[in-house]
Amino acid sequence: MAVTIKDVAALAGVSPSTVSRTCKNNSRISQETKEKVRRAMADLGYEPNFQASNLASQNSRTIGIILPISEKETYENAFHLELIRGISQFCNQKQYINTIITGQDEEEILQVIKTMVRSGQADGFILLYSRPGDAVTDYLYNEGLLYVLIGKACQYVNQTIYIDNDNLLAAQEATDYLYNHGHRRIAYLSSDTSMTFSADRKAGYQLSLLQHGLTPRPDYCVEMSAFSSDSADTLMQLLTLPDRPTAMLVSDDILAAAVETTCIKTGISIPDDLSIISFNNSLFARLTSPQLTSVDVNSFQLGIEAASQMINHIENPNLLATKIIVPHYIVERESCCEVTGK
Amino acid sequence: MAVTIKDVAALAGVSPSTVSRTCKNNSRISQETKEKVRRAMADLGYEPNFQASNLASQNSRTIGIILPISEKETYENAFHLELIRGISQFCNQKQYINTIITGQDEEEILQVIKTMVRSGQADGFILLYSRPGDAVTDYLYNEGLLYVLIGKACQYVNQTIYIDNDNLLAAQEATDYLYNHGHRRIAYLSSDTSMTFSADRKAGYQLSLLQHGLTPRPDYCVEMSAFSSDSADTLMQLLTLPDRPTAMLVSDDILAAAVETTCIKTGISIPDDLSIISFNNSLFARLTSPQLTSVDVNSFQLGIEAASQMINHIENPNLLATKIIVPHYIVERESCCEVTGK
DNA sequence: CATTGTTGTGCAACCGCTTGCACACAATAT
DNA sequence: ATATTGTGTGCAAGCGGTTGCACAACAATG
Repeated sequence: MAVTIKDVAALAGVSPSTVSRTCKNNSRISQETKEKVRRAMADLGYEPNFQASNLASQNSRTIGIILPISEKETYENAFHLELIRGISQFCNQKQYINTIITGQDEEEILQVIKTMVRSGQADGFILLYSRPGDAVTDYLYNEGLLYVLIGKACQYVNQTIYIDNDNLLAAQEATDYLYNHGHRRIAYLSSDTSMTFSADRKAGYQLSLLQHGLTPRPDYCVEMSAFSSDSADTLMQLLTLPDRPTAMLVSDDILAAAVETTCIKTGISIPDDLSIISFNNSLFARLTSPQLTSVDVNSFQLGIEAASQMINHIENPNLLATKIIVPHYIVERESCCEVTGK
Repeated sequence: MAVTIKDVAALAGVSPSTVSRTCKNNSRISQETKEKVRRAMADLGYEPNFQASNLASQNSRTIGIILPISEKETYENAFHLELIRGISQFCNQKQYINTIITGQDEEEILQVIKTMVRSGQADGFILLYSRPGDAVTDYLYNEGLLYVLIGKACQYVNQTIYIDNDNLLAAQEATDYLYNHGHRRIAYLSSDTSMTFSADRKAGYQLSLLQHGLTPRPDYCVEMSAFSSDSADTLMQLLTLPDRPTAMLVSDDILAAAVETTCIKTGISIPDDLSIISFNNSLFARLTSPQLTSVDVNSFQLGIEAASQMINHIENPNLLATKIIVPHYIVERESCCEVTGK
């Protein structure tokens, strides 16, 4: 059916091994032979069989992409989709395959991964998250498997490859931004502090405050879901304090959108009563009103880099664990203003 | 390194072929032998090598997932992510691999697909969209390749497998819903009528109007991007007509969110001045204010069904092209009210 | 002119699993 | 007793590549 290496060899008048070596651009094949072979390959539209090539060379050219477990809604975070697109784009170019791994709970995901590993289905895994104490990460590490994290590693830091933004700096800059707009009572709101990025952003936030001679207040750091019904209460509690914050750094556009919704309902005006700056610069930042000033973290690029690192390490097993930092930038919109009145 | 079929065979005291047949639950192997073999497999933690098995049986157990080309922003549509999650979930269970295919333009995607086909990298493809005149669909069809569409087929209808909602009915019901709230001047807004689902929704909308004795007005059917700058103008033009619509069916939550933003900016109150009902019941439906009444299309389920059909057809090549309709339901929120005033 | 080296190509043995076919053995029929 | 049918298992030839090694051809060296 399909054209095989033998067909090419026959047409070019050489042996299959020569064709194989030509594909790999082996230096021991003469230039003229290579050209002859390449012509034959082109004529026949030859493409090496993926399975056969993988079997013979004992790899899979496949990368597993592991989605985080989270509340149902967070799955809808298009941030992940952008990561996936970045990874896929790169994989497509490099003739790698990628496969999404998802499940209801850690156990289910772990099962899938174990099976994949045992059956040689994947050469490595990209985790679209980083979280301390994550069973999946532990497993991969302990088995000595290749994996890269999107988000800063929080354990085995020096032995793990990861791609991240400088979340600390980003949060610091964002907080500075609010400070420079005159805000002094700045809160930090996050949806899931168990995630490393969120902890980093919190640290950056605190650092910025300290550098400006402000004392971080514990009651200004709030964790809440964008979806649970008592989030609104938690939020209102914060916003009705006698010395309520005038600005707030929010760990994610989605959460920020939820905050906006609550504020609008309760007559708190944004940005007049409350300035908001959030992260990801997703569609939410543009399609809520007021539009959100947001830190763009270049999610597509994060995906590309992750795939690039992964493939690089698959093909060069002895590389050291590198860390890649992808730049961020603040996109100014309508949700921040100079502090008013008080 | 890894445990192979020979190891199992040795431990169980049988030949490799017996092990292989046991895995496939071949009826010619006796029950007792099977149990002996299974015990050995369990003891060793054996898992058949994916590449080897695929090579020998001439398949790939891999499904390509093709993302639509669209304006950059639409990539962020979490609807796709839900589809992907559904597909992955099912693939993970069935020990299939899935790989995302994406690219800047049709040509790039087509290249990737062609390479994948020639190298035997995929057994079939799931397209996360359906659009008339799509080059990718044409290619797949003409080459006689296996593919399933998410969205109603618009060509080769009887030969193609597709998973869809009853978009016509859904739109009809949604329009009925507005009609029953007293609305008579109802508009239809869509982001991309080239997509089949959008055309269907438009048809359902028109049908509903007709059934209620209303004449669909061309100037009430508007196509606009959620992001382009002149969309706002287009929208305002519609909303400032002397006989402006009092309600509107919108093809997507994202677009509806954009409409809300514009309305809020221009002092049009939702739902008092304008009722909105949209599609997808995404996070946008919940996190904009007012929250959107939206038609939930069960995107995760769409993905599951697509994968299920795909695998079914891979394993049973002579099956007829089936069509699966996934149910929808309206989620009532705040963006609709009884018609007021005039 | 034999010896050593270099360069380019082919042979054949894998990689780990699948499967058509042969065959051994037991059960039934003639 | 022999032929016939099943039933259960193993042999070995694939699947389509990769790669260590042998070797042929030719150049360079002594």
